[in-house]
Amino acid sequence: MTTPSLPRRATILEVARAAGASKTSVSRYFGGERERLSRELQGRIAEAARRLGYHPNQMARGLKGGRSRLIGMLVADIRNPFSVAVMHGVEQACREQGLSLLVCNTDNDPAQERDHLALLASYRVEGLVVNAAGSPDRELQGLAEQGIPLVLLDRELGEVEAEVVGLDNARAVDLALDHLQGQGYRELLYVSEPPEQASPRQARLSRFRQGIEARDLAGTAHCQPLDDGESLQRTIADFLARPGGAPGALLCANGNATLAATRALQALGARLGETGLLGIDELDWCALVGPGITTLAQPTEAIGRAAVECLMHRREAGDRTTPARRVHFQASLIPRGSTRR
Amino acid sequence: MTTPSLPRRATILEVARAAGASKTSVSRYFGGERERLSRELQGRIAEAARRLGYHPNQMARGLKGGRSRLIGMLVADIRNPFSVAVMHGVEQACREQGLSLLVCNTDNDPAQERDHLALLASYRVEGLVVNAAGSPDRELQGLAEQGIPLVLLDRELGEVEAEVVGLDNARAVDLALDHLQGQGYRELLYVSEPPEQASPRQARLSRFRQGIEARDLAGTAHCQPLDDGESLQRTIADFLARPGGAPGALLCANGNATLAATRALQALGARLGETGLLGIDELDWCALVGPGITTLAQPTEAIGRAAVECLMHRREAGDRTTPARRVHFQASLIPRGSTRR
DNA sequence: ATTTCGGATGGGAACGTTCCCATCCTAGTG
DNA sequence: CACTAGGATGGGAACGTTCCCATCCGAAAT
Repeated sequence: MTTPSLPRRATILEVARAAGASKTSVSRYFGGERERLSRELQGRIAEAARRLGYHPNQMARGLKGGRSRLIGMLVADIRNPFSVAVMHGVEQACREQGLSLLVCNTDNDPAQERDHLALLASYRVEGLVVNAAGSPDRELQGLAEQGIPLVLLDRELGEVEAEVVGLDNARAVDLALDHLQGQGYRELLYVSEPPEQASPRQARLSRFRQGIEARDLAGTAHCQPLDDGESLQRTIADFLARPGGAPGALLCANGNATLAATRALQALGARLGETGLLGIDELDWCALVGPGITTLAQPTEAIGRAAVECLMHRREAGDRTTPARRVHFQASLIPRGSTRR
Repeated sequence: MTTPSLPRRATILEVARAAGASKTSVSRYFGGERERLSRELQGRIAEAARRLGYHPNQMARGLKGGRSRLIGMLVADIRNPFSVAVMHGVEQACREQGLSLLVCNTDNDPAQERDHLALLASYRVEGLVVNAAGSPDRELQGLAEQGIPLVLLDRELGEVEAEVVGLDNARAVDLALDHLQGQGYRELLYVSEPPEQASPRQARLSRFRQGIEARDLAGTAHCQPLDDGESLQRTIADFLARPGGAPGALLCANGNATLAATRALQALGARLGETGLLGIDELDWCALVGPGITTLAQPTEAIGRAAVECLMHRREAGDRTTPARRVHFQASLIPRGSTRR
């Protein structure tokens, strides 16, 4: 029996001994200062480390140097494909920088947001990408003051010193309205989840209101939770049965809304195109339903990468000198049958 | 100016001093041993901690006690809704246990799998949920030997001492075949990505082959990368044009395959139902396409939770005494129009 | 009154790193 | 040849915890 009962992980000291070197040298070897070591010593250390199966303990590392090599990300809803897509961008950018990503999903629950924020802080993350539903302003404020670089996804936060990365919501809604108008739709129904707080939902909604005004279109907004299709379906039924009969279209504020609206339209037996449908956020299946659903695609990967970029930028550029930046991306329209009459 | 230039985070010692207590007591307070402290002392510590904005440093914690409170998860493809759903289950279970989740996406790249595995190990995760595309057997072996509890999602691994949680693939395929046969389809086309390695794809494919044999059905399998629909579309075109004209159906091995197959069918102008379509994995949009796509739903949340349960179980039950368990879940059929003739 | 016990508290040694300072050596310089 | 510069290496003190041992005290038992 050669297997020890509990093969503790090798430490830097053991490697040092095995290699006939000092722990300092081993530390240098693994800490990216190899070139300071003689070829020969490098060889001995590599050999010993390999033999002992040594991997540096990040916990200890993080403790001493304050470098956790960790980026935290707060995701409001991990099952939202948009969030995941952005997360994918964040993750890739992190990897390129040699960082790891600690992801916390909050299921849109403010209490969890608070908890997870505290948690991420306790791991001494070197940066934080926040996509929150609620308004953990106080907590974020605190973290920002502790010098943790912060990036807010898609969401401005009055007081907090943080970068903001997201879609240019106003232009996106304009794009949508122009397209719908161009296709001859005259009455619009805007479908959104409740736009509480400073979320992009608010920006989109208010631009919608401005937009129909400016374009001389008719429009109403349905802003209710989408949990049960009930309420939405009723609203849409009313919309379909409205008097006058000018061509009408639905504009959905995000992927969830598009999904719910599509379900409702189908349940009501409406024909896509005849009744227009345009969704913000491109999804796998939009091309497959009926004649295809027209969408406004966000550059999700780019948004994610930009977030990490901001983080790094801020960390290097001496924390608090530069004012917070705002990076806005443009959506692109993917026209399909659902807005062709 | 009251703001210090760099407000370092408070340490346990500072809290102790401020509260007129010892660091041991503060440690106890935050380490879940509050009841050992007198009411009065608890109050003082709480007050001091609040005032100083103290949060325990998990890095230091993890270092001393070996308790990182971290669970690692390796995800083969984070943009796959199935993986995300499982992840959501894992995440919830973790939270209930007071654990955090360190997620690594590998984009199906074996090299990244290796890297990320090493990374997770270096954070001294207390457990590992692995959903890998490749075969990082050696690495996993190593981790298992170091006593890190391991759960493999959906994937058996010969030598490694690890729990396995996943779908009962054989029964799932049986269920699918029974349904298709019952609906009168006689010739089947199985659509899958290449079933390399020990993935569930293999189990499903081989059961498919056994199954058509046993049921006296005709069937072929298309196992190619789905990147470009090209090849799949050709295969499907041939399938639709096959001589004899017995009713035929497609069986898709997973969500990606279902998506690709649906695209191809639509491009070819096939009518769903007339040509059957059944997909493993339930997706948001399956009810919306054409007459609805019949699917086999996996209990994703349950799978995720079970994974964490196994982890905890193993950690408590003195690591290596009990043999690895295998937990298999049953899929449930959701019949829709795509398998109604 | 003495002993014993147990609950509340505190001191200090780890944990595995990094990093500031040596120290040692070799080669270049005057 | 004495002196120095600088590259290679190593020793040891942090980093912020946890946890093993005290220590201290009042109450119960003798």
